Amino acid sequence: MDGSCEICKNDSCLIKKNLSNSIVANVAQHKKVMRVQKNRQFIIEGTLVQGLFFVFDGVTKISKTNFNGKEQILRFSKQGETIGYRGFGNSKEYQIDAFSVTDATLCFFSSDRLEDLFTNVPLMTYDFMRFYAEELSNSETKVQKIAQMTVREKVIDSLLYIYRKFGQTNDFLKLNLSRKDIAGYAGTNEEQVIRVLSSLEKEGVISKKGKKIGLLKLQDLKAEIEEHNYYLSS
DNA sequence: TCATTAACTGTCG
DNA sequence: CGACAGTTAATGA
Repeated sequence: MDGSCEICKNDSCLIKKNLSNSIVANVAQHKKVMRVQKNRQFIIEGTLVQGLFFVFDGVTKISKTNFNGKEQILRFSKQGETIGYRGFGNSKEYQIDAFSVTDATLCFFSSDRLEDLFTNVPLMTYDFMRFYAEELSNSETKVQKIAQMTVREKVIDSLLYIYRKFGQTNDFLKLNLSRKDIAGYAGTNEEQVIRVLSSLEKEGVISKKGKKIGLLKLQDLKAEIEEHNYYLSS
């Protein structure tokens, strides 16, 4: 409940990982912990960067609105992950919108305190650098996927992404997204997602129950986009 | 239970 | 394939 770094179990959190360093521990004392209800926006693109958010628990989505007013979801973030990092440093404004997808607890670190860490704690700074590099690579891959895959492939790719990141229990994906959010991530619209999901269900490779989706034949789903993955990674 | 939202279907450009 | 209209199912006040 209190959300302090000491009791936090997210070992992948870049702050938590470096908590043994006294400078980090001191800054962690001054973080702000906030609870947000589901579907609340907590970062608005274009507003002044005041710091970074870390997800303590819950799921959030990071998106950009393009010129048509259409929402492109860049990624979903879960516990331990950092949000708002691209606005950190050279650019003064956030480059993305961020919303909670479920009820969530967020840890907020102000920019000036983080600056202090980056200049004084090389190990943590190195962790951040690796994180940035990874994210850059992911976003480049995503741009290619959206440009080159068919709608059906993009929906399958999105389902596999949710599966990889959030897992599945009792034959249903742990994270339940609206069709609209799946569309936003896949880079298509809600109706197309519904159509692809219906076909996949008919083919017996997935199951549906309300908004819950279960992946039944993982190999078949993977096989269908494998060709494209191969191309993208070459 | 009723009203609102989300899921789904058909059609057209 | 995306946009729009219309219908049905689910949700929640």
